[in-house]
Amino acid sequence: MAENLVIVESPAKAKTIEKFLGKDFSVVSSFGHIRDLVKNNLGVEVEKGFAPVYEVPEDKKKVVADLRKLAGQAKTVWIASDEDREGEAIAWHLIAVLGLDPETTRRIVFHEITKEAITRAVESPRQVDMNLVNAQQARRILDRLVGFELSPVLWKKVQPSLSAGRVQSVAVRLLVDREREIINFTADSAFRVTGSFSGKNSEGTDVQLKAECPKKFSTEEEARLFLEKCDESEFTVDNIVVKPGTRSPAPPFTTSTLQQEAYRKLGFSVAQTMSVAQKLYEAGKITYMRTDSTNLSSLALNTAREVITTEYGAGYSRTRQFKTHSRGAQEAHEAIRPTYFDRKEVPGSNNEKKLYELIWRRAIASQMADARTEKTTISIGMSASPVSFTATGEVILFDGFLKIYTESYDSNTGEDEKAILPRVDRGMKLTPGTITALQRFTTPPPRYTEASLVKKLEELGIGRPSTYAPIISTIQSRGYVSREDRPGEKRSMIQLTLSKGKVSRSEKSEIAGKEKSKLFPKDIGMIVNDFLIANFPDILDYNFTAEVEKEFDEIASGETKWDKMISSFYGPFRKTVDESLATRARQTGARQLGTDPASGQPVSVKMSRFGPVVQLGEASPDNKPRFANLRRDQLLETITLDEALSLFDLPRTIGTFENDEMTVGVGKYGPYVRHAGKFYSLRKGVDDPYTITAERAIEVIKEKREGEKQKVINEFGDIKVLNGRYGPYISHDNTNYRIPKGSDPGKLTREECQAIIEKGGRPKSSRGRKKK
DNA sequence: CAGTGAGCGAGCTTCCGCTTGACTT
Repeated sequence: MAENLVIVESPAKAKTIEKFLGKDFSVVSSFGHIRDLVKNNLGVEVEKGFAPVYEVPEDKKKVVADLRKLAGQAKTVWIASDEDREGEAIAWHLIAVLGLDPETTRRIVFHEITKEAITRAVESPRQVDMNLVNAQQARRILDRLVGFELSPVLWKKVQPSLSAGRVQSVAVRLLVDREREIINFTADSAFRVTGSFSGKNSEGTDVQLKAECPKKFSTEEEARLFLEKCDESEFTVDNIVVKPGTRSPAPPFTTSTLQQEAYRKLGFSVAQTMSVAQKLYEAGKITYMRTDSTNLSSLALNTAREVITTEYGAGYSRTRQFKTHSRGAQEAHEAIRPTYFDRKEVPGSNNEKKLYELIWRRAIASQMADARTEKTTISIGMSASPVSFTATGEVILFDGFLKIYTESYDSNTGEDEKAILPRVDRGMKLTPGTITALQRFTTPPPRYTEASLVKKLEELGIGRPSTYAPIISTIQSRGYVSREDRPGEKRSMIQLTLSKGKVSRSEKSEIAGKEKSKLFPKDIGMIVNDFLIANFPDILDYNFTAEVEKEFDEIASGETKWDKMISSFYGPFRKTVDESLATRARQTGARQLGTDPASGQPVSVKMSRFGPVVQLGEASPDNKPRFANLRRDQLLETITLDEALSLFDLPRTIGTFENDEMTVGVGKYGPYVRHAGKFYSLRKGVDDPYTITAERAIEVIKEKREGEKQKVINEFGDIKVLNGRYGPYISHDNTNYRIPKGSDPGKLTREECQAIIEKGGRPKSSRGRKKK
């Protein structure tokens, strides 16, 4: 039995550290927090000075029992949880729950996982810092009070099972505010003039170049006048400016930047990035993936330098330490980097390989030299107008870090390809080729993606690396927002072309408003958001977290007592809660749209128990109103009378097939064709229930029948061997059974299936068991 | 699997941050 027991937060970390410490030390993990506020009620005794009521959650009981046993056998217990608020609290909870002696239990911290850092930490143990622990308790209690007092208000005033909290409610607000900016946006247009020019330079070479006019023309008339001026004009190279520039690499990844780049470069969702990164971490290939620090250990800096020098030469190496500047950063870990820089690739799944390579490139690039560029701007003057054209080009003189990494950006306004410009001389005459003026529309601010929302939250200091992915998932599972695509709409643009002394007019078209995998606020999210802002503006303020963080810092430094801080928050807060409960009406987002011209009945929209609906007619003892669901892409706030009325056009009958009627409608699972009592889903983005023809509907039915045939591998009466999403399985009596490894599903006999059902094939799931 | 849309009332829902699996039809 080892004399020393070291407790860390993560099992993967425990494994690494054990190697450094030798056999007198046994290193185990607490798997994060081991104790929390009770689950089923407030868990804070408000009357007793906000005393927290803690318990060990069910799924941590075994961890605690194991730790208690090990601690009892050890001579000295060392607690090496992270050096931040949460880590300090974990240490304190461990001492309390394991019944350790606070005097003799040694609290240690290390900033990097190296033998030196760990040895140094062991040489300078301290005791638990109660101020820091109290800052964590204040954070925990405040979040519980806000969440568990606000949510019930929503259950009464909006809908059951909704939730509100310091973090999630502000995340939803960001999306709702942005959506309203988009709703209120009106596109403006202006004409952008570009032209191609040719000439002969002093070396006698023919050169061609494209240039753009920095001045935009707001009307077609102005653009036309300008093109006419161009026609009368002579063009001369007025000026050539060559400017040297540098570009520097981005810092190595934090959780937030990793999520952003993995989304942009690899198309990973935030959750997917974290789960792939977790695998790499557990396999020892990368450092910890939940971090807000851009710091690299001195060991990392040294090995990166070696790798860069051998691979690319000393000129490409430049050792840098990046300062973390995100708000509220706690920096308990290093930046995310490869454990061993000399491994450019790792074995594993495709996604693991891709994410690893991205991490490797980013970390290595961060230790590489700046790129040196040369930017050239040529201005072309006109004899008939004071306006000029400019051509810009950029050449990379030394690639530096660009050799292996270029950061991506969210905006799709992306700068134009910067080409290399041909050699021209000042005063050189240019002959215009074609000059065009194209109408360009301004675009509304972009909707958030999962990754850009994380970026924004981090900027505001809201949420932590361990919670970004869960936040995104919570606001979606509550129905506040949803990740969707939009096909966009065709829009035409006017183009004027000056060619051979004549201006001609044509129309071009572009797709505007196309969206792919963006976060859209839903009606319920907007209703909840508006209600919360009206009643709890302080908590919904974008700066609320930053302000309470300041107070938590004061608690951590001993300037403020935690219960005083909580008490001064809770008093006014609780009063507002009670007032809203007493005075506020139920929120349904109801809007009157007008009257139906056909029936003269009033048309309105509102949030019903089952989602947003349009209602035709008032409810009265002798009139039952008609209802129709809004479509996914419609909002209570913006739907028009015509759009609402057309929702009553479904379901509609479109013809007959095999002597049965076909009707189309939109159901719980989207648009469908119903035929002979069976439902066939319409293809997303292909078929529209309002316009689909009988011919196409018959195709849909036949396609589905074909698919069903492939689904059935074998059938023995009530026992079926089927192909499912997770591979072949056996279905019997509404229950599914796993097929043991090594058997060929196509060759299973009835007897073999029977045997699997009876013994080995433990039921994997049954349809009736779906949770409510 | 492709409905429902009123109202009653019991009993339930809910927060944020720290960590991994279990399990998927």
